Amino acid sequence: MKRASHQTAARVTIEDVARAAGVSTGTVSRVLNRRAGVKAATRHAVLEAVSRLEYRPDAAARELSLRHPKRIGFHVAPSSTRFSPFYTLFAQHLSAALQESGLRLETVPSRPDGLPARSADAFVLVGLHDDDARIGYLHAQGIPVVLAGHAEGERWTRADDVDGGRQAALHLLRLGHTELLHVTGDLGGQAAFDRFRAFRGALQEAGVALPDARVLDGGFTTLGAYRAVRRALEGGVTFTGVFAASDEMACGVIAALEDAGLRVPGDVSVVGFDDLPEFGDGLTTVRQDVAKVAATAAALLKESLRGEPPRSEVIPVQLVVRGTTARRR
Amino acid sequence: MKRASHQTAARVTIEDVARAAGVSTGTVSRVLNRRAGVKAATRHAVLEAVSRLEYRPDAAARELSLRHPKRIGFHVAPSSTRFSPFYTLFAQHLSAALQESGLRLETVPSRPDGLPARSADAFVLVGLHDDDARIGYLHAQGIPVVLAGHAEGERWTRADDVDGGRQAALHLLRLGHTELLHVTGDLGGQAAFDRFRAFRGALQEAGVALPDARVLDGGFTTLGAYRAVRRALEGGVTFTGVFAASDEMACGVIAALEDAGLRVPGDVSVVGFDDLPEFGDGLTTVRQDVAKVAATAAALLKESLRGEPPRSEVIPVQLVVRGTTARRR
DNA sequence: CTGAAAGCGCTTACAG
DNA sequence: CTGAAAGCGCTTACAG
Repeated sequence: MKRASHQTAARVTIEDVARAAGVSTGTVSRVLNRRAGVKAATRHAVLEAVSRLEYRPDAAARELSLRHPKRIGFHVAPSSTRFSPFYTLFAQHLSAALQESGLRLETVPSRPDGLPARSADAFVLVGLHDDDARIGYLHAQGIPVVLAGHAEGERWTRADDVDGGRQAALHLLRLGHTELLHVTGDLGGQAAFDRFRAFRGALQEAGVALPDARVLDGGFTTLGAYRAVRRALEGGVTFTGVFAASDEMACGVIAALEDAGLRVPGDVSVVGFDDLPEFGDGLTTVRQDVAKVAATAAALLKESLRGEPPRSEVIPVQLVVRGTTARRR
Repeated sequence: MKRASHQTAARVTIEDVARAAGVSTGTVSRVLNRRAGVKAATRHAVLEAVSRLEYRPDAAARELSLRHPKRIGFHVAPSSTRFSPFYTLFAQHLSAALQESGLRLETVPSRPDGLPARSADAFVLVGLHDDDARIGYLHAQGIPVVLAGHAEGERWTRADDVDGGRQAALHLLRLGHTELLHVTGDLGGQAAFDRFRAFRGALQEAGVALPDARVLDGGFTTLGAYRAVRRALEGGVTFTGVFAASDEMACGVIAALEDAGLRVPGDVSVVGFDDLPEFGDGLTTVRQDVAKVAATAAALLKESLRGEPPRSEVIPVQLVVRGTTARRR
């Protein structure tokens, strides 16, 4: 039975936990901060009390006693569109998750050479590409790094772009589409590339070709996708199904189709990626759990600050079928 | 002479200020929080010490002693595009400014009826339109409100959209353009409407007409602007100068012009609004000082929390002439 | 009008 | 391995 947690309800403090577990507050603190040298039995007692009382440390108190707040740098590759809805959303979730632990997220701009212009106690890197120079640069300074992407031996998390691309392909194939078009983001970036590769791979397995003329660069923008599709249409390219590597691009694709007199999903089926409600609410798309990716990144960040060994985690995606895909006529 | 302020430099505390001013820390706190009942002379001594030592209160300590952090709700009208770069940037600046004072900015979603879905200790409302229902709704609950926009008798701040629209017009007129096109955002919103009205007003004063056919709704999106202009061009509308109510739309305008074989600024001059570096870096535009608007909003928010009387402030804008405008040939 | 002191909720040497 | 206590930088009754 849960008490209604009013804004004004007396909050559970570390002292409550200590009392409940029959130990001192210092010990509770040690357990919570994973310091070595606590007997397993006491640790368990503490952890049990923590979860029973639903204790959540006060960020301000923590920050104050730590002397200075840890600052987490948020850096997006200059080749990526800094204001993409996905990054914005990701940063919002991440900031909220970090705030709970007394960590501050700071957006750091790029230097002319593309590296972060300021320092921080740890970094989250987004808009990752292979051989991303930022990783080595930060490592050289001994600054912990967490990637929204992936790289061997690093700390990273990402949505399952590979499975997402595959699911989009399978869905379209199941509906009988074989003349497929793919609108990509920046293929130099991991997200776009992984989606593309998995999409094409799944088609190949099914014996369906994806000629170069049907792979269009939409640059992860609505207008980019619109122009690319419109040009393709004018150039005589034909297709009955489209996979766009983001919902914004799916929007552009649909607009281009409509402007050309084609109907969605009557004439052409369209699948997006991300599942951002503000982009076409009837869109069939691959949902990625931004909040979960952000929460995982926050956890990795905290581990990195404690010097724990690197690990990585792939967050599952899910195909959400709505109104922009239909069986081929 | 300023000391290099290392991350590790001993920070100036309220105690240092108290000592320097020859008073107790309690008194310094009273002055800083504008509590009544401090002798003018002592107040001045404290303020002098504060600025001489460049004292900046520690947000965490403040939050801790205040018992619970104040939460500021950030709400954008559902009719506005939540992920517009401008809002994102504004929220970033605002969040940073508030954090310094131990205030937390929380993005709050909309209910189906468009009102904020959660409560907070105070609200910042963006995407304002006339007779905005959110204002009365929050007032009725006694929640302080600050507007990024304007309304009689309220606390508000905004960039000088009116002067911005005028400047865009004057610039184009000075270059000899008289066949002008305006691409608007959502005219139901104040920002778009004020810019439009001022632009048209300035033209009228100069005896230059702006027929309805040359006022296009771009919906504050790149693609919206692109399609609107392209359609106008196909419909035979002619013009040599364009004012787009945002840089994103200016981008779309330029793309549409180029796709139609027109050159910028050779054939057509284009002026944007905002001055976001990521949108066309050679763009002639009206710069608004987002950081300043955000800082002002933060100040108003703090005043509202202290129950001070409402006031409002217009932040000046500035025309930045770059490569997308030229003299009419 | 202002000072001395308690308290906010944590962390971490310091003992033991 | 763990407790008692000091300290982080503020605010605010409580006295005077």
